[in-house]
Amino acid sequence: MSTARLDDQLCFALYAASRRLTTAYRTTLTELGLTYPQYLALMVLWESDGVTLSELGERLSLDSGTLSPLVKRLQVQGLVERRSSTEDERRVHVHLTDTGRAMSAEVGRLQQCVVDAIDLDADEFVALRALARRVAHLEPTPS
Amino acid sequence: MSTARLDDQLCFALYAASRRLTTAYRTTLTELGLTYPQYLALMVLWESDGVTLSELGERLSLDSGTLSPLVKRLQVQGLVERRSSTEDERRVHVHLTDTGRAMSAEVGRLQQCVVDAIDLDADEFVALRALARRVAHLEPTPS
DNA sequence: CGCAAATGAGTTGCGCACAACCCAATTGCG
DNA sequence: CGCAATTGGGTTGTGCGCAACTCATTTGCG
Repeated sequence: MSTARLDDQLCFALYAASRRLTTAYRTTLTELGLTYPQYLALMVLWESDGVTLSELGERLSLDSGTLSPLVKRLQVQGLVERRSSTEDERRVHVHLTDTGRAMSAEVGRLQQCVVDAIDLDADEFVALRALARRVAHLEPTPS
Repeated sequence: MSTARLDDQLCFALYAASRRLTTAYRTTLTELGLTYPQYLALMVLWESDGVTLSELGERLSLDSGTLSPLVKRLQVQGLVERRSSTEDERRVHVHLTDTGRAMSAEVGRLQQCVVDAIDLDADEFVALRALARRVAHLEPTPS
């Protein structure tokens, strides 16, 4: 019997591709003082300013153990504020500051990083994104 | 102007898909006492026992800062041995122990995790893997 | 040969991911 | 109302990823 080979694995292809694209962003993001997950969090806020931490986590598939310190670092950078909800003291709403909102103007440069980096035509790009989304949104396997 | 939306981003789709598949493996890997990157390293060794650390890193696109401690943990688990090369004292060859070699028999269960988890037909699986590999193997952008 | 440059591996530090906790605020059932 | 269960957020600990560094070995050029 032949052992399964690394390069046959879908999981490794996705893992390597994800890291490769993150690397493509890194230079520009570092200039902005951001990490890649911080950038993703800001994208959610540019769309939906004032979401709660748990809503942010739902959007990014990240739990409080990851997001709590991440948002705190964005706060230290002066990009967001935390405001605890008045109707439910447990909830924390994350609001962009003017600085954080202004940073969305730099996004064009970031998109260009990927366009420059990848060698896919428009159809392939769309197909890859659609298939990856399918995998990303799978329900947890009912064990 | 419309800000770029998170769900339009290829990078986020790949990032989320990769984490989703890793999660699919997690339960079974945890039973085996392995992490996902440790499992990938073992796959390389099942194919190419005795590779050096840098060859292993080339295969997985990981540097010594990640691999050195990872392989040390595999060694502590008794799955691999390190032997420094006789013709070049700098090189460290990583060899499977019998225990480490035997673990490849469990792989079938792991592959089944993905098959169970994902909802892609054979054509989609192959297409996604091929496109992801294309992205993974991109040359560094010449800045 | 002698020595500077390159190479392979390791360490340190930081920021994710994620499991396993904790605690306070809220909900809802009796 | 009273209290147990739930919920939202936070902390701690482990293991990546990766940059930046160190160090010993080896290479190669004069």
